[in-house]
Amino acid sequence: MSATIKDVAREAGVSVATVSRVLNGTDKVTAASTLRVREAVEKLGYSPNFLGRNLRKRETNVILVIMPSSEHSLYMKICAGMQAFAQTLGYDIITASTNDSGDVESRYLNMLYNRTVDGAVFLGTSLDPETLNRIALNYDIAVCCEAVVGANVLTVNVDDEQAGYDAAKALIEKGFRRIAFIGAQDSARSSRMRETGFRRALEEQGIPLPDDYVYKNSYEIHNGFDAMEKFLSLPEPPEAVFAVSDTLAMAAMKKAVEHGLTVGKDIAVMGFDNISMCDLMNPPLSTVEQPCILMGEIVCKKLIDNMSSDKKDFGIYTVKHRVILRGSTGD
Amino acid sequence: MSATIKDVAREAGVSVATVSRVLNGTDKVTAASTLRVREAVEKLGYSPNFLGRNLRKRETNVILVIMPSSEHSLYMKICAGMQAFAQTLGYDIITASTNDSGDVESRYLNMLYNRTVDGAVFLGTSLDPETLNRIALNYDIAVCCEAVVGANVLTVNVDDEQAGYDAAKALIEKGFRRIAFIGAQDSARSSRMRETGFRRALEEQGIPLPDDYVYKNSYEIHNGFDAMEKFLSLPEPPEAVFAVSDTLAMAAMKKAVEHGLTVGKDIAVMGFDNISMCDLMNPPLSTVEQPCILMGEIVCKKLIDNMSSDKKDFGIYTVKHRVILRGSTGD
DNA sequence: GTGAAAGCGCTAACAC
DNA sequence: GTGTTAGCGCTTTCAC
Repeated sequence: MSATIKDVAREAGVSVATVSRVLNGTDKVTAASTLRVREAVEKLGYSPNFLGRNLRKRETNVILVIMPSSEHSLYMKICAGMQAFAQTLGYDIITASTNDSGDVESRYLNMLYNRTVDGAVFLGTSLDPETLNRIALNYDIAVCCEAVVGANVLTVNVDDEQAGYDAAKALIEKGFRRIAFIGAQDSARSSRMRETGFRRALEEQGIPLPDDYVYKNSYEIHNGFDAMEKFLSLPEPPEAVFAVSDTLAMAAMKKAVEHGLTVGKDIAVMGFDNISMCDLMNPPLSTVEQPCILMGEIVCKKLIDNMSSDKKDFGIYTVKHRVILRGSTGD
Repeated sequence: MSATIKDVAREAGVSVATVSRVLNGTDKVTAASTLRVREAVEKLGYSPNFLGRNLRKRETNVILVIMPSSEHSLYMKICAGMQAFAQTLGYDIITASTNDSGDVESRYLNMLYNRTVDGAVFLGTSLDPETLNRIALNYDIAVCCEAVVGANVLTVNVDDEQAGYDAAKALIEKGFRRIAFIGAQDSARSSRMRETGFRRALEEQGIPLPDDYVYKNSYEIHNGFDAMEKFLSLPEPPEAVFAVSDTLAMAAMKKAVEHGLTVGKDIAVMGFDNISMCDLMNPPLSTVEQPCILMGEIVCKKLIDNMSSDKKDFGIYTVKHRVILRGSTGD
């Protein structure tokens, strides 16, 4: 078994208190003792047991990111942003994927309850606002990307409604009038809000949105296929399609190509997120960028602030999205 | 502050031992006591502090996955596989990304040393075999995907050499003779082995591989662009290209299209991994599939076996790859 | 500047 | 079946 602080103390001929002081630099220790401790640590290959330390200090300096799916590169980028910031303050970021299962989410939530981690960030959650509020009372949590309506919890996201509006506006300005929408499940607030904004833009210009032009199901890829398949079977297929995620948009593109259409010419497609694959598509996919690195940094900073303060910030921080036009919309 | 086991004991009018027994089901407790404890737990909103429990039990039931990059969907699928298995045994999987930094890797490695986690799986590592061996002596670790030569550590991967061979063979059998190779850095053993296999297949058929047909740099996307750019500027450009990752292959495809070529007709492209985006490409990308879910399950099982055994299994487990032919090779 | 000792929250050995 | 208690490894007061 590995050495303990006691072993080091014995080896160095000092007390455990002194070893602790040397290791943490919390107090003045003579150069001689310091040296002896360092040598003992080296010799024994000692590494402090954090279970002991954390138990005593009642903190772990670890933040858990809970996400519905780990195969969404947007989430990963947010984590990267969090990590970049967390590192500067000595915090570690770990991640866990629930695979859209509430049960699994609860399992990981336990890590918060049982003090395995100091705080948690939800990149989308199946928890209802009341539960979230209750948790936020006793633990440090934050929500990123996917705001929860009615939850009074630290939140960082883009203005999804406005982003949906801007996406539609961009398509309208390119002269399209028959514009279709591919959304996720209505339970996903982000998707719903983007739809709301999308509809607002169309209404503003007096452009109708037939029910046939709206396909909503989930973020799973095949829905992009199904949506486009349905759109293209209409007597009057759309000239442009806006999807609430890049992967849905890519699937839609693919299906359009299978139908012999040239994307960017015969039909325009716009996605959401700006994942790195957008540039690799043929043509490259137009999209609405979420500044994920920045979002990660902000949510991490605010959460850590909260952890060390007794007056919690439950604010909602909105960061700027950006419409990016590429070949898939004829640019 | 949250309630402790003491609070529950007081509230229920029993000893802490009894509370512990009820919570862990380790011993017989009367129905009456059980009920009282459960009620007290409920009333106080008690959740056991795992720092205390883990310190005492000297285990955390958490496995850490350390990966160089979190933006590789292959890694995420392996994690999914691990999680699926781990869950059945009451283990949690958490992940950490080093962003290819040895320093960050060390930071996370500390979680192993300081007992924050029971074991670690490396999805690629910058550690040398000696270090790895030394760690394996005292801690439970495993390597997945990216074997480390000379490391005597539990390892799960595909036969990269054979996979490279099979990929080349498939291209040769389709009649191509001018076949180029896009690899990662030579320090990545998987890339190197795939190259070795690739070369073996060509040699076997007496097909030459000019130096110009080999481009090696890193897994970053732009190298796919650069590679294809270079290939297409040759007096005799290749008829087919094999890349050691799907993203590199996708970037290469993209560049070929920019040069006015039709992928699958004017030039064939084959990737590696079979990430879900392959199917969304136009044309869909041929590739060599790694059974990542299976790999995750195996590595997780073997690692947990090791954790509860004093005779460690440091074996190398090789799982079957599979060549998948799609439109990008004219299929 | 240093050591002794208390105690973080929990489990498990032991006694009853 | 239940309570008492030692102790997991650490930090931190309090004396000196």
